Amino acid sequence: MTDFDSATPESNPKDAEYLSRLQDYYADWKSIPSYASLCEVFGIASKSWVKAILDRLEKAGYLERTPDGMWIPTKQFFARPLAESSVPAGMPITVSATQGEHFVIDEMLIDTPSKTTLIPVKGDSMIDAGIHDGDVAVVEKRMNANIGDIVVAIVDNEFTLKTLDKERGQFILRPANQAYPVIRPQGSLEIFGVLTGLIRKYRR
Amino acid sequence: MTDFDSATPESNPKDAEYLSRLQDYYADWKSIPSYASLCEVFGIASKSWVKAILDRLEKAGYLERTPDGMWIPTKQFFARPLAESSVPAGMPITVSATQGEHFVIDEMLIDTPSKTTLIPVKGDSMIDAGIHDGDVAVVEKRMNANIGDIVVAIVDNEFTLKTLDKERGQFILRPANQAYPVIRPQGSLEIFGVLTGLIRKYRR
DNA sequence: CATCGTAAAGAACGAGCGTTCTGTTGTCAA
DNA sequence: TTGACAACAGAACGCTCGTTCTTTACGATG
Repeated sequence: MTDFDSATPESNPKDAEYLSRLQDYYADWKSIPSYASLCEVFGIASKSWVKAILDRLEKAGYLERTPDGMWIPTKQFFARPLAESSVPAGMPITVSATQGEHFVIDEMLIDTPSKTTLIPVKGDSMIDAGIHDGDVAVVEKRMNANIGDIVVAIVDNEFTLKTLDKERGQFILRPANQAYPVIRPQGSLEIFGVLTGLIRKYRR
Repeated sequence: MTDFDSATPESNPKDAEYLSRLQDYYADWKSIPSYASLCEVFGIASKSWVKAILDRLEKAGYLERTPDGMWIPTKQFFARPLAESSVPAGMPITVSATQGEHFVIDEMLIDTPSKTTLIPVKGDSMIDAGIHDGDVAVVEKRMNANIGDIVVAIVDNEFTLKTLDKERGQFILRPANQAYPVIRPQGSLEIFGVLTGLIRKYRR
């Protein structure tokens, strides 16, 4: 009667659990399976109740349906909680650390997908800038850069990640490691792109 | 009879066209629809032929099937080679760009979304490990860790990002900065999670 | 002109799917 | 004790899906 659906999205702990199960499943399989399969995923025996759950997640903005009726995730589905208090902070922390704003990592790091590439970092010539061997550089392809930018330049037919600087009117490429020499290219300097982000994955 | 399927994946221009149509569709809808819908996507009238195409794309490594028989994309489905012209000789970099907008990076850094939190890093106590002030730590919440892991621990009601180590049978938290002291917690050590990734965004 | 292979169309079918409806259980308030 | 409601379980049904099989169109080959 009172046509308010009181089903709360994340205030409801059960639905939060179902959502996280679905998120983990999707991370594995990149698809949302049938209601029958979701029964196993959720630990539930009733298809109709699974549908009720997904309907609520849709209302809460975590799922959508295609014109064909297929369930698909939304941006909110992929968003990760951002802990409120930074690692070490001066404030005492309440356990509700996961109660903050959400965001999607890709959107944070990539403004223009068509111009952005990921390049694995090789070597430790930029280690003093906190860029390690094995890190992945997020690079926005363009030909101009500003002094102080970390750029991907092409020197002697090789990619090089260095800080762009100027010395006596000449552009130079400065490594962040005293063991490496400053590169002073004769003639023109070909810039491939500018470093806009960095990704590191720790082995587990 | 000769049971070799000669169907070539990308050497076949038709299949390449079908693949890119499917990639575009997936970028829009994040799902692979039914054969009937794919008929429209491909501009084809026959379901059986659509199945034949997907079977070939599977054999070529672009698609997989779940145990339930659902089609799902593979990593190769998302991969994109860098333009030949800009690849310098002698350096066989396999650069892959972000073709779809979502979860290329997300997927790389996050295995279990439900247990993963993002925490902004404050301070420079881990700077020798290449973790800077303002970086965002990707943390997988769990209570146990191994020696050598970089962990988020709770010390005196504060989050702390340190390397977990052991000294004379006692767990200690080691900073990566000589200006900071080693933390030797008396009694138990509460671990919030383990660092599994790091994100840095450069101002533009 | 016959044959063959490729690329597709189309029909036929049973299994499984999503949907709806009704039934069951547990909890809590009155 | 009763009633109400939330949280499921289970059945029933029509329709769509994936699969398989047969047929067609057509260019190349010989």
